[in-house]
Amino acid sequence: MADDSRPGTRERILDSSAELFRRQGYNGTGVKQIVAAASAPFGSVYHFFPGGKEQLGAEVIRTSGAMYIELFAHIALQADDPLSAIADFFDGAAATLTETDFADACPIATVALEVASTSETLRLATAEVFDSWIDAAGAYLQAAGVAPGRSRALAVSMLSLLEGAFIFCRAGRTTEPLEHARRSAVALIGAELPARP
Amino acid sequence: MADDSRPGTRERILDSSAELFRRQGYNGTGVKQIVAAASAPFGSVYHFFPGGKEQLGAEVIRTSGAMYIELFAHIALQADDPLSAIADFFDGAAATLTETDFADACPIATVALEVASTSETLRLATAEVFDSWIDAAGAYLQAAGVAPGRSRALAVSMLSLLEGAFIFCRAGRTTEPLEHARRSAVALIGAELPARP
DNA sequence: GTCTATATCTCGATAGAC
DNA sequence: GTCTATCGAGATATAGAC
Repeated sequence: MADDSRPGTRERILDSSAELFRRQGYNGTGVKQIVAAASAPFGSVYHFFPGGKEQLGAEVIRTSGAMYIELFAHIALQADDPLSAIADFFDGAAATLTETDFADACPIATVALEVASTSETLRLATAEVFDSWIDAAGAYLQAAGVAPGRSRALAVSMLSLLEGAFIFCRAGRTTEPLEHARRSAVALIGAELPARP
Repeated sequence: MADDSRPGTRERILDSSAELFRRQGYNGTGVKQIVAAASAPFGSVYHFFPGGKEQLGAEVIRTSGAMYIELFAHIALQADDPLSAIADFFDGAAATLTETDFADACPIATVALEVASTSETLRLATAEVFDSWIDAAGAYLQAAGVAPGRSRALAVSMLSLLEGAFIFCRAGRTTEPLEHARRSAVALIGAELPARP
């Protein structure tokens, strides 16, 4: 009888790849390192991903992107109001950074910058994910009361603050930039929210 | 008689490396590619940089970082006021992005994310550069009238907006995020500047 | 100092036994 | 589907002729 509690080989490869790409980037991670981390045979990568490393990368980008939206949704559900939800998300990101010794920030930013000018397939995958984030954040802000014509611009600015702060945090091994970014994001969005009762 | 107008081998290696690291990252750029772009013999890299690729990387990070500060200083000198200087810098970054087919954004961000958890030597170089940027931007904002206790936080937020927008611009091949980030940066800083006559 | 040839290693990918 | 052996190409780095 099979051990259904243990993820299948394909899923383990996906999970290990996501973690390694997030921390070391795409070019800095070898297929051999991936299969070692996943405790999978080398050939399985090419069995499950006939397109090789690039196909694996594209799939990791998309699944990681979807998971990150769900993480925000999860935090937003528990918050009292939209501004607190945003602050909580920034705080959660800072906590993750500290817990992982500043390894885990954005799941796809490193890869996005690496492939932007070198792999059209992977660039498109990152573009789609970022678009989905901006759409989701924009819809969330609009539901919170931001004017429809301003929601997308604010979503982009909020996510830019997050992504930019991630770079400084990882380089300097400090969560201070994320705290400044959080405060600015809240100020920026708070200024375009209808006054609360 | 030597041709003094042509940069020396060492400088050509540094310049080519800076351009390639900026566009493809550190791991995505090979030493062979660098010497080919610099029209330099392979051995020269190890002659001028005995520490190999890592020493070359560290030097590129520091010189690129210093040049980027000078670029901002140059733009700031020509602007009428601080808020225009900031807007001009964002606009210039967008123009560079368009001119280079979305290849040239931040000179060190890709490398910074790649090496943050894999090379302490290079991570420290990126941290020093980012610190110098934050210090310079903070001093500039303070001179413009921002309260001393707020200048660093605003500098970090402004640079985060820039860096984050760069990621989205390169991934999506559009300068739209940079325009939203510019507007947000101006709003954020304008709100903490003393009213103008 | 310049340049080439090469050593050594690791990469992504494939073939084929089981 | 699992796993190993191996391929050819590319990587970084070094040795040594000029």
